[in-house]
Parts: sequence; C-alpha cells; structure tokens
Amino acid sequence: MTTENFGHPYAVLRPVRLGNAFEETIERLLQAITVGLFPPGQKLPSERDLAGHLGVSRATLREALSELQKAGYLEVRRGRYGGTYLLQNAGVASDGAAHIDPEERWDVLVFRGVIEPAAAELAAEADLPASARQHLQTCLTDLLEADHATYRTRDARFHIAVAELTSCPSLITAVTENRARVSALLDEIPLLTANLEHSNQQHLAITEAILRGDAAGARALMIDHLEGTAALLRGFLH
Amino acid sequence: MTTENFGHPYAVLRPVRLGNAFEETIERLLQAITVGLFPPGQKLPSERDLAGHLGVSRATLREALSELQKAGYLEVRRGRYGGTYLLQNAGVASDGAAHIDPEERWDVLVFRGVIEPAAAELAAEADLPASARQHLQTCLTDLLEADHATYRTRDARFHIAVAELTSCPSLITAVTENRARVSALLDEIPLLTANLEHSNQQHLAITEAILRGDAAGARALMIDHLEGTAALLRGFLH
DNA sequence: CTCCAAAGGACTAGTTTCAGTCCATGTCGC
DNA sequence: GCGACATGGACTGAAACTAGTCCTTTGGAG
Repeated sequence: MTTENFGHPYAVLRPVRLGNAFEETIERLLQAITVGLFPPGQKLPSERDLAGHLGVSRATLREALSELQKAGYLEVRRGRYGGTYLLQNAGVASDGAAHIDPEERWDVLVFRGVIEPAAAELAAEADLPASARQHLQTCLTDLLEADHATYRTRDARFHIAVAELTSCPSLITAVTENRARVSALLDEIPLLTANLEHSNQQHLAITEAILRGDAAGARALMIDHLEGTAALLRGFLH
Repeated sequence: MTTENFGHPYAVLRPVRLGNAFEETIERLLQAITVGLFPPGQKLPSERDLAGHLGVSRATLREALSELQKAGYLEVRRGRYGGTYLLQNAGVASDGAAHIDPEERWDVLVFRGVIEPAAAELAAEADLPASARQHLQTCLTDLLEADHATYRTRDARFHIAVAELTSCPSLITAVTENRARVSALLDEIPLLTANLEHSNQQHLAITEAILRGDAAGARALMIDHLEGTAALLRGFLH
C-alpha cells in the first residue's frame, strides 16, 4: 500500500468492459437479487423491459436469465401473466468462502464509512414526502421481522432505502454497489443472534433520527452501526 | 423529484453499456485529459498498454485515438520513441454551452459534498509516506502557478491528489469521475481572478491541514471550499 | 553504417452482440 | 368455450468487437 504510484493515470483508465455483456448482465442481476431489490417470490420485470433498462439485447439478457435459472435463482412461467420469478430460497448453493482479498475488504469498508453516514445525514436533512417516510418505515419493519435466512438481504435493502431518501442518484448507486460488495464479505462470517438484535436496535434508532430530521444524530448513529460490522469482520477474518 | 419511485429496482438496473466500446473509450480518455491525469505536452502510454488497461482491443482504442486526434487533442509520432502526445492547447474548440440539466447539476454537487470532504479527512488521518506528501505538494504548486488556461485542469488534478492519499480505490475513482463532471459544469461559467485567488488560499490551507494531520480541519476547509464553487454555480446559472 | 527495438499502422478471421421478426403458450374477459 | 394479448422462446442477418499477425517508421546502440 505504501508502494503506491501516486499520480498514475491508470486510476481512471480502468477497464471500459469488466467482462462481456453476458457476464456483466448476470452480475447486475445477481447484485439486484442479493441486495433485495427483487423481492423473493415475486415476478421480475419482463424480458423486454429488463433488456431495455440494462441496455442489452434481449438475446443477451435471456442468456443471463437462463444461467441464473440453471443456478437455481429463478423460475420461468410462460404464457400471458407468465414471467420470470425469483425463487424464495434463491441460490442456496452459493459457493461460499470466495475469500475476498484484504485490500478489497479494506476498500469496501472505508468507502462505506464515507457514503453511508453521509446518506443518513442527507436523508435526515431532506424534506421527505410521506411516500418516502413510508418506504423507509416499510423496509425497517421488514428487517425487524426478518429471520436468519432473510436478514442479510433485508439489511441491504434497508441501507439502500436510506440512500434513496437523498434523491441523489450518484449516492444511491454508490451505496447499492457498495452494499452488494459488503454482502459478499458478510457471507464469509456467521450470523449471530446477539449481533442481529443489537444491529436492529441501531436500525430503529437511525430510522427515528432520520424521520425526526436529526441529521447529526443520524450520521453519528450510522457511523456507530457501521463500526459494529467492521469490528465483527475484523474479528472473524484474522 | 418528489414523484420519485422509492424502492424501484431500476436504480441498480442501469445500463450495462453506456454506449459502444468505441464511444466509452473516447469518454474515458477525455475524462483523463480534462482531469489533468495526462500532463499536456507529454506522451501517453503506448497503444498496446492503453488498450490493455482499458480492456479494449487495440483496434477500438485506435479508433478512439484517431477521433481525438481529429478533434485536435492529440498528435501522433511514429517510429521508435514515437507515441501519442497530448497537445498543449488540447481541445480549444470545445463545444461550450452543453447546458447540463439542473438535476444532473444538483446530483454532481451533492455527491461531491459527500466524497471530497471525506477524502480530505481520511487523507489527513492517514500515515502518509514521503512520496505521498511530495505528490500533494507538487500538485498544489502546479495549481498555484497555473494561469487561466490551465487552472481548471490543475484544480481537478489537485482534488484527485487529495483522494489518492486515502489509498482507497473506490474513493479515488468516485472523486475522479465526479471531478470530470464538475469540470463540465465549470466550463459553463467564467473564471474570475478574484475567485481563483480565494480558491488557491483554500487549496493551500487544505494542503497544510492534511500534511499536519488535522482531519477535522481538513474536512471543514474542504466543505468551505466546495461551498464556494457551489455558490458560484448557483449564481451564474439562473 | 547497420541493425535492433519500440512504437504506430493495417489487415484478417472469428466471435459476440444486436435489432428485428415470427412462433408458442396460457390466463383473463367476454 | 374462445379469442385477445402479454409474455417467454427461437431464429436470422448485420454490425461491432476482438485476438492475432505482419508491416512500417525511426532513433539510438554498437
């Protein structure tokens, strides 16, 4: 880390393409799934719709969907009012122990510490319409009711909901992508009931701070909350 | 903005491809240029090298370079010790008045207000090696010596240098991309000597705070600094 | 003076991706 | 029942993109 090449232009000159369109499409869909943006058991948008939004041809999208289907994430029903459905126990056979490299881990956590507290602060400062308040409340309730199987996904969903309240697309995107990476990290450590309950108290407190417009409080609470997970990760991964 | 669709999965399902590889490659190179990562008058990395880093075939890269050459950004010399050179007065004939939409403007500025103060804070907290301190100092000196023609580029370069000190790739990338967008905004308003001098005082103060390890100070100074430009933009654009 | 090496220039064959078109299925409203 | 129609399924020809190869230029080392 100390041998870094400062001023090196390759920081921006990162790959234009992370893989072929097919691979990136799978990646995106998986991201949306792990982050809870597609509620389990529900129908995904139509192929034509998805392809349009992902900026990819339907052929490519279908290749990706077919792969996810083979991997046990999706179920497809034909005919009118048919569609692609996200299975409840999607991707149970996840590979596990992907073993994320320490630099990557550090990067994810530092960046999260930058954007999430800011998101909470901005959310609290914003003049939130009723629909926004309702959305946050719903995500919180879902999270509080979650069991071990659904917790991680709903946790991600809640944090993204906070970012959504800022109405800042760049920030929402940053939080979403970061959350997908955090989820991959968390998959490496066990889920303990004690931590879970403590986290949920924090989720509740953050929500209240945001809804009451307490920006400084929301920020501070979010920092605390993130520190908890970070410490947990440090503890479990040497 | 109040009619936002909260919880809509399309926030992550943004396009996998923003354009074809050729267009995206131009975009990237242009970004690196406007943000001062390729010093004017100097040689760019070789085509084979650039193509590799951008994850694009040399044919595609060459198309992009040829376009930038036609647009007056680059000069190409053949033979050994030849290469692609960035012209001093690159892209003078920039289209101007691209007229960025207000939502985009707001997004850029809000996001900047999130990531840049955090970058300054983290930079000040970091245990900086001599090379890092030197790099920041160099970028600052270049900026203080800049004239009207070179100011914007070196300004961007300085802000990216601050982010580089954090050694957090996600943050560096975020700041770099954001800066490219900020530059597009600034191109719409005039450069006033008074503002420029005031900005440079702030740049100096930020540098000092970082080098002395004053995290809170660096953060506060950066917030002040950004507020200045934001106010300027608000003033000039209705 | 000669040759080498590092750079840009140009071509080719193969693969991926796309846009468009038509087919197949099956639920809902009549 | 029965037909309309939104959905998934399948195919085709064209365009974009790639990897690989070889050519051309030109400054410096020997």
